[in-house]
Amino acid sequence: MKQNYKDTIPETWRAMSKVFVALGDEHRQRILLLFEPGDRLNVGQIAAVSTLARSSVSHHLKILREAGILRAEKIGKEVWFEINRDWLLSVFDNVSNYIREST
Amino acid sequence: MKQNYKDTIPETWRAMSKVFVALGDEHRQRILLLFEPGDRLNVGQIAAVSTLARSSVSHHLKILREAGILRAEKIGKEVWFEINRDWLLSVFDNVSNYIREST
DNA sequence: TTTACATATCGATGTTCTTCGACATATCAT
DNA sequence: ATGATATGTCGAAGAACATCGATATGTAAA
Repeated sequence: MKQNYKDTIPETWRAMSKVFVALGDEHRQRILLLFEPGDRLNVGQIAAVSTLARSSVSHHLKILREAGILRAEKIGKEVWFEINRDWLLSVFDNVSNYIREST
Repeated sequence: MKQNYKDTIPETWRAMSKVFVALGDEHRQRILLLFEPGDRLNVGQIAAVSTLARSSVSHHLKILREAGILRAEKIGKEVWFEINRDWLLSVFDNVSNYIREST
């Protein structure tokens, strides 16, 4: 076994932490699954189909954004979200490779 | 946008939920990163290098096991854990494919 | 500049998760 | 049987998270 329990967690995994936490919540999964290829959705659209209050949706969107899963752009009064698709895929690639090579 | 917020979450994602939750915790990441290729570790070995109490380690191992990330086999007094490596890789593959094709 | 609208933040409350030590169970050796 | 060892489970205490309505901020239209 490795003896690195107290060591720094590999950078690959540190970036993953927030992604894993974000994707572990069912509401946040549902939000992510709303997106079709190329979609940009604003908070109102997402809140409209959600079962949660607007402020709760906002909270979950913040977590998804801070995890890097969504990118947000404010245009006028609205904030448009889109999936950070390629980055998200590369993150899963990295973790797959780490598991393949080091475990 | 899709209109499926209240629908059933795809099976791919339901299986992932527990994996994401399990890997979102730093202690559980550290446990996973202890394993070298082919390693089988018992609870005592893991608890010995951990900063947590034995019962807390047991708790985290249960979560990792129930997520499918670790497999456990009891031999005599000891319980040996190993990474469910191929299954874990296939899970990441599935999610990558889903993101590639449907978002 | 007033009003209306979209979104974010705040503060309170309830819920879930983490952690621990104590105890229970299971297995082996004496 | 008794004692020693490995692990799991329980219950309590505290920490972290989710949720909501109310309020604040920022933007555009009237």
